[in-house]
Amino acid sequence: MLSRDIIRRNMAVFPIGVVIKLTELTARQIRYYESNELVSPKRTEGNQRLFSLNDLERLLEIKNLIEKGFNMKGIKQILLQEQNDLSDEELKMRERVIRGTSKTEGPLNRGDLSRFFK
DNA sequence: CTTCTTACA
DNA sequence: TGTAAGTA
Repeated sequence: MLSRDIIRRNMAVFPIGVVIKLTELTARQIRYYESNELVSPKRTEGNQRLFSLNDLERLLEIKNLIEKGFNMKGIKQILLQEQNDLSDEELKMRERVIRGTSKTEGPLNRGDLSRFFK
């Protein structure tokens, strides 16, 4: 409701060093997740990463999912689903899975099911 | 000193 | 994932 809050949550101001301490993730992991488009921190003129509060929460979410055994592809799908609020897509996908009726997408390969099973 | 990219174990 | 190397 208050656009000011949205602005604050989205303004990138934390350097990776702060993110490392707040999330308990290593720089390697954070950069790796970024390479897989799980997070998109802004950059300074000197190419330094700057994370927002939303990025922080996103990374914590990713951390939990990793601990639950999900891979990059699975996490990406889960994150996308949270954004689009598509709580219905999963039901359709489940049916498609139990009954190989994937006429539109073709065969599912390893990873596509990673968000249903861990 | 902190961060970045690339590459190798 | 960890880490070494060479920068910015």
